[in-house]
Amino acid sequence: MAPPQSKPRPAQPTTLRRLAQSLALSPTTVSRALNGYDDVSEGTRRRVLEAARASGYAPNPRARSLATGRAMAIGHVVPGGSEHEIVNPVFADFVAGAGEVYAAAGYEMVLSVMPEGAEDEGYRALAQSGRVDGLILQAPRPQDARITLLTELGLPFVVHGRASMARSPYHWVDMDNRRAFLRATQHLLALGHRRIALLNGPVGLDFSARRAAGVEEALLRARCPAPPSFVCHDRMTETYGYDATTKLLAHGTPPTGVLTSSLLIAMGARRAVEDAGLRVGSDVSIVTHDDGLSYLPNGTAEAPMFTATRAPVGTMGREAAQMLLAVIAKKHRVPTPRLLPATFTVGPSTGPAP
Amino acid sequence: MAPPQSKPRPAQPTTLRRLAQSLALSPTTVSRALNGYDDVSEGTRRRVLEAARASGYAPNPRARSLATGRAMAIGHVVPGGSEHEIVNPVFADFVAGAGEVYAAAGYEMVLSVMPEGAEDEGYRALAQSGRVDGLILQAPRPQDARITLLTELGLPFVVHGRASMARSPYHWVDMDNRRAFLRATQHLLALGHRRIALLNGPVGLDFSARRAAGVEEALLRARCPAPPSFVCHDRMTETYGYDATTKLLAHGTPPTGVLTSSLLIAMGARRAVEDAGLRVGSDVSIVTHDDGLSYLPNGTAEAPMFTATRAPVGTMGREAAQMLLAVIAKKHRVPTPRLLPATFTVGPSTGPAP
DNA sequence: AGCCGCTCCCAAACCGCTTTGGATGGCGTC
DNA sequence: GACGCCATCCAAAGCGGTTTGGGAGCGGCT
Repeated sequence: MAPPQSKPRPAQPTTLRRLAQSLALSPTTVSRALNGYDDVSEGTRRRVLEAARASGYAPNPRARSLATGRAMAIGHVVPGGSEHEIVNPVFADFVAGAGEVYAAAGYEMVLSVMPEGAEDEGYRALAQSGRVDGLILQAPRPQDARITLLTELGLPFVVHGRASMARSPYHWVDMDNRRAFLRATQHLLALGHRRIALLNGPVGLDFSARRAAGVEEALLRARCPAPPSFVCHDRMTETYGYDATTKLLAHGTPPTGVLTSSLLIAMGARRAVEDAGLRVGSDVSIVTHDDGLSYLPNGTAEAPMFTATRAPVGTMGREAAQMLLAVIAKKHRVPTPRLLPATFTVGPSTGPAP
Repeated sequence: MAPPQSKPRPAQPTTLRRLAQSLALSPTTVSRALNGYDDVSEGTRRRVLEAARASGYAPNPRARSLATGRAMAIGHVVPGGSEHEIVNPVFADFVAGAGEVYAAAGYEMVLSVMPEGAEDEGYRALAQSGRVDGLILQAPRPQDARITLLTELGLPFVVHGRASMARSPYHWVDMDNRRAFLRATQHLLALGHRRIALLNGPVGLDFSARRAAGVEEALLRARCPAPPSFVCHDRMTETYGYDATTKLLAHGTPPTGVLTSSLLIAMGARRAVEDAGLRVGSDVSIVTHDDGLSYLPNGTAEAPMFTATRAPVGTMGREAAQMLLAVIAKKHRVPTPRLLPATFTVGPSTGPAP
């Protein structure tokens, strides 16, 4: 027969003081034992650890961080309002990667939905409140006021992407967007394509600009600049890919090569091509960028759907998180940029120009 | 000319005590003034509010919640390990919806990546630490141990979805998966389809089971049960849709109607159909479920891509968050379920059976 | 014996806020 | 003039940890 429950679920959660009392020790000693200080005897430490485990003691992070001054939390700021960046699949994968790193380091991740308009105040309050030890910024605009603001506030932060026009140096992690799209364009050029369109991401974002620059540079080098109507900007949805491609194909001299900024756009483009009675890979070639989203794979490693440049955004999240933790730990004296290359995979979606 | 900055950025953040000192008031009075108690004169309150605004004072949420006992934070638990649920686009949209509600109510949202295997301990520690006031659970399995655990721990929670086999009542928000898929199937049946396949989500999840049940019921009523090979389960990717459909079409008597559990699967299915030289909407009809993801719209409202059942998951997030806040505020004495219907839209992807 | 240095432990202050239980002074009332 | 009652304000005690600055006890050395 089981003995009667000697310890039913504690009505009051175990606190450090209670734990100390039950061990006939002072809170000081228990705290130091748990935190691995070396001025507590091995025997005592064992007793403390054992009792802590048995009672399911978990230190109150709030009290702890009030005492230490460190929040042990990283903030990811989500622009609120109509354009919820969080629903962007890229955002989700990035956050997942970063979250892994935080969890391993004992940090927690708080998502702050920043009300649109009150951004300046919002960031100020966030810094002043001490809610987080650092911030990750995403989707920066070429000149992003947040960078100046945060530098001024002295709150550690790392930017995913770059703000080309920033006046002061800062920490960032980015993919080499320009080079990736330069290379993708050169691939099409090498296949003989001369009319090449770009279905880019939203206008005004830094990465969009860099990708466009890469394409432009390749086309310029090959002396075949694209007409303005061959460059489109929009939120990266399948529908956008479909509509834009349909429109492009209706052009008098339609493009034979299409570059897209995301897999979803590429899927829309493919649908448009096929709906027009053409074949992808022969009539029209498609090269896309692949963010390596786990729920949206580009086929399989052996059999990709699209020819693609690829830089897993989960990796970016991990890199950014690691950098931020290092910055917080004051391991960096000087802003450290990190530019990650994209890989290039040839798939069935590209072929010689017709 | 601008006057010289009278107040440079404070090296020390403004605290309640400092603010009180600068006003020659006690911290008590300042606190009560800021929190709207009525035992402070209107004049004083105005002075306090003014000074707070001017100094950019933001109360330290950690200290506050240590004092009040309320964390003012809601936890969303992300199963860690290999299967990062957070990268699931459905998860992201749900969280975005919930986040709106939290932000409006002054709550923050913390994402806890729960290490796989140590779930029991993890939830216990989360509850004991007082890090959050409540939890949202997603993607429950038919008998989910977490529900029993959390009920026992006394931590308020709301489940997105249901756990059919749960022994005790609990709060949940769910879409009527069974009815939605019943209706979708009836649509195909009414069009004369008799060989109907289901590309479902992962096996073992509650919503997958409910959807399968809906389809099965419709088919049974129509006296044309599907062969076992017509029901597939997997993570909901485009590739899965493609592969599964390709396999189905190679069947001796292939299905003429395909139901899919997500838009991505449907897109894969469409690609497979077209690659097989068939037309969607005439040779093969596709009905999908549409989670209303903002970055993956089902065409437009006027021109949907697919015939679809639809229940925006962002709305679910909002509903769940509201319910949780109500539970925390002890507004509910009895567990309140909330079953949301799905809408049904006919698009070009379905037509009479060939 | 006296002193030093170690090891192990602890009392008390503090982090920044809330909340309880008065204290103070002005005013009306009898 | 004494009393009671408001309207305002505040001192101090937490909340649950960490950290500083010792202090007790003990063995070894001179």
